[in-house]
Amino acid sequence: MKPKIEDVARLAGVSPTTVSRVLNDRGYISNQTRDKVHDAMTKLNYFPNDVARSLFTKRSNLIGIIMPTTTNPFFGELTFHLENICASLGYKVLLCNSLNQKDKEKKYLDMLMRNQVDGIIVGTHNLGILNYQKQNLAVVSIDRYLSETIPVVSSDNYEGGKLATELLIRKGCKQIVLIDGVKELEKSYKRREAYIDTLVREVKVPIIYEIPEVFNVQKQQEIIENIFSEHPEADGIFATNDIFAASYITAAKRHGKKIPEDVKIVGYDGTETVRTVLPELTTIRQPIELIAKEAINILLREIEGEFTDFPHETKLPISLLEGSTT
Amino acid sequence: MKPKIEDVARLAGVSPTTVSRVLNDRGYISNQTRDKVHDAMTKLNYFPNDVARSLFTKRSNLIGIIMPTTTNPFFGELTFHLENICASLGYKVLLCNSLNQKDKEKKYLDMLMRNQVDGIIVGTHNLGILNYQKQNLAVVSIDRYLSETIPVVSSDNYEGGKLATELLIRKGCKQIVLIDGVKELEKSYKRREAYIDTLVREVKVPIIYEIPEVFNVQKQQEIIENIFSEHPEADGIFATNDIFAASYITAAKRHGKKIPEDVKIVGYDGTETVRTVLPELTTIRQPIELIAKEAINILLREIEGEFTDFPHETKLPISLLEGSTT
DNA sequence: CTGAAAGCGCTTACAG
DNA sequence: CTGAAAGCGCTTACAG
Repeated sequence: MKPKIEDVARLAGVSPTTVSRVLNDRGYISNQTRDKVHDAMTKLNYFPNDVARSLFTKRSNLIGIIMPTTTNPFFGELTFHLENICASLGYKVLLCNSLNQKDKEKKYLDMLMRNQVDGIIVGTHNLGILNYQKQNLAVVSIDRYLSETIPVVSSDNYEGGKLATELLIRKGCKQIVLIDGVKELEKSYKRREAYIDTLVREVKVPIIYEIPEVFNVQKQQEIIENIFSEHPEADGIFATNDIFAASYITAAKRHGKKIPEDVKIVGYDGTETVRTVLPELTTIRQPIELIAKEAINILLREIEGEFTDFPHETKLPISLLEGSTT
Repeated sequence: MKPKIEDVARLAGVSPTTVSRVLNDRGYISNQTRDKVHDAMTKLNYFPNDVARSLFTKRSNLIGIIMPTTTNPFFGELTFHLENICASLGYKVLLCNSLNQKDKEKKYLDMLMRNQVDGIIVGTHNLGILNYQKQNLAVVSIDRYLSETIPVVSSDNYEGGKLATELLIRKGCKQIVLIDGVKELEKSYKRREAYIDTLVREVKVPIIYEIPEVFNVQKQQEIIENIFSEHPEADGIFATNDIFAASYITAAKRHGKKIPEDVKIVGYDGTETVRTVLPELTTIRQPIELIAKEAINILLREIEGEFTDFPHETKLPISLLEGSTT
């Protein structure tokens, strides 16, 4: 059996109270007692039971992270940073990959609540979460508008979309196509909005392809394929994530299009993986680590009960990485 | 305040015992009572506190997953599958990104023990874990030999290394270089062993470059750069992961080498991300989802106390994906 | 500086 | 079919 505080107390010849105090470095304890207790703990190979502790303190130090899937390099990298920062602050991470499926999100949310998480960071367009707002649960959203009261942290999507579109125009593209996710997701919307605004200002016509099931590779390829038959004249592509951009590049090569001579391409995200695997891709780089830091920063302030002065939107600066696809 | 069982009991006019029985569907309860309890639960928006439950049952239904980093597409994808399977079986995942750093691994391990995880899946060369074996904690390792008693699940690394090397030989490469991690990691070793065996059989000389800090991109690039000055004659590259392969490709292009004419390249892993972003890369594909399934399968058997008949090594079949880099 | 007692929110024998 | 009591392993007022 695992040793418990009582076992340590007995071996050290003190009360459980005293052991607990040593453990938490709380109140006055004589050095002699402290040493006795420490000795007993090492002898028994004791480590405290955080479940019991949480039950009493009502603080789990657990953060729930709900992402579509860590398979996607953006979310994989974001999850890494979130977890890493949490760990450095003494928080533990319960990971949830919802694949953006509503039923899964609901189940995960229930699970997180039952496990008494102190807060949740959401990277999905999870609306079920609104039902839990009344429990005044601390929540921060990455890149998605969920409600008036849930803070959103994101890259400056409008600026990113503007930069990407302007670059393509500057490079002489006449017909610029947007490859985007579906419109309901707020993040896509701002990038798209900037694309449309910028094109319209130049008296150009927006052409938008929507990829509904972001994590269905085949579907994605089918839709991209349509661009070549429906808009063979397209000479500029702004993809709202690098995976879309890469898929387009593959298809373009198959169609004998030269990059960047025949068609120029800009992606979005600029993850470490894509920068290593496809360094030639011009892309808008998100400050992923910074996004993670800000999100946790705000979440912790919510947890500490400062439901006051944090901003509803936090837009972090993006940067343009120019490769050879433009 | 969050409602508790007692609140539900009071509202339903029954005892806490009865509510607990309804909750767990345990023992006999009249339908009428069950309905009353359910009504009260919805009225109060009650959900059970798993922390309290765990304390009593001594089952947390928590699985700890220790990976180097989900930033890496292989581990990001593996983590996704592991978590997904866990969720479908009612287990929750505590995520740890250790970056292969010993001090972090030790801290994570402590944390997992304190949180009473039912089992741990390790994707790092975490040796500190051996100290916990006495606690007879359920552990499964992915790809790394940790001890005689810890089951290892991996792709068939030797076969993969053999396939890769043989392909390069068959394609006419005279001087084949291996880009590998450091030798201590068992996984690398088998792939390397196969590379060496296969070359020696053909009376060729192995040339091995070791990349010590796998997650330090710059260091990685420096070492790869050396290949061009030290072995300009190299016309075949077997990289033990796709990221190394991609880094080499980038460098080769910079050096004006044509692929596959001047140099042929085979990677390892074949993650979804790399297959999408760099589909031209020839690689050995690991059955990542299968690895996840097997690992959890074995872990659950350990947890259920069947410390009997599971194999120490489980090697899952790899497959060769031929792109245009060979 | 140290200890006895109560309680965190559950579940499970044990009675009835 | 239902309830009172004890206990999971901890922590924290409250005494002393």
